[in-house]
Amino acid sequence: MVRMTEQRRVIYEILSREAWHPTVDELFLEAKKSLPRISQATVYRNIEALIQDDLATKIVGLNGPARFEKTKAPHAHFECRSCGAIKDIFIDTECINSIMDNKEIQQCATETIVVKLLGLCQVCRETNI
Amino acid sequence: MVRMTEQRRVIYEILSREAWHPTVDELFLEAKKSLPRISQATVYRNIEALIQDDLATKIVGLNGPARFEKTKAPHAHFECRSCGAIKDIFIDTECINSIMDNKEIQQCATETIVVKLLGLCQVCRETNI
DNA sequence: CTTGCAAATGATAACAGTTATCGTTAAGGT
DNA sequence: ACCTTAACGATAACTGTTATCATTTGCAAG
Repeated sequence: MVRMTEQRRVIYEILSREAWHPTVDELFLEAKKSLPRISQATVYRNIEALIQDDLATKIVGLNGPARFEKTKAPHAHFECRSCGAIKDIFIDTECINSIMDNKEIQQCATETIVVKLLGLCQVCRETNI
Repeated sequence: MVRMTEQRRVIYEILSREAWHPTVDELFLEAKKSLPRISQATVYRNIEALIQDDLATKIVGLNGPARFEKTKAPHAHFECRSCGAIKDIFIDTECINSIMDNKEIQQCATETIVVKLLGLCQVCRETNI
């Protein structure tokens, strides 16, 4: 049976911060502030459990470690191809619906749609020139 | 200066097969059939070079190794959340355009849009029940 | 030709991110 | 208070990828 432990509660609370798409390392460092003895393995385990319960979502980028976010209403992600930062983009539900209105997609038993925009974030545009 | 070597030519030829989204391992095993002495490092190097030349595209899944495809007209991918298999989905250009018609996206200097559908492929649906 | 040079290769070590293992801790029920 | 068992912390093992380096290859100038 699954317990809502202090560790999981803390990880979920960190994940719930706005505009925050932390990696496991970032979650770990944040969690240590309130739970100094927490292990990185615990972060991996609990983020996985939160995903199973559909409270968290995994975001994979082209490079680097996975990022995570609190599960929320469907939206898109802008991913910086240089630093990997993620920014939420709220796109019109109409757009999603029009994509899903496709015979091939419906035949495939699609459960989730992921829309990602790739480019250079403003920070990298300003520093990398 | 960059040479179009025999190894790169073979890797690109393998990548060009229809409905084929191989991993580095799969490319390596295929390439060995015509170049028995090829090294896995060469596959990594050449796939990277093909990506730089925009002849190949990297596809990252939720788990497992990256997959690759020959660069072609914009399309979507169906990804099986169980086996990681990729299937090309040809969606209406209208849908892409309607997503890109978004102030936030345009401000972000978006270069590429990736649309992914997640679900269980037919093989996994039939075997994993 | 053959010599010289730069780029690419093959082999393999190193690295990063993640998952598995295992002995210990602690929460919740009886 | 005790018992059971899920979860924990520490760390080893594993997987996918990148870096290193000595060797080979292909082109070009002599």
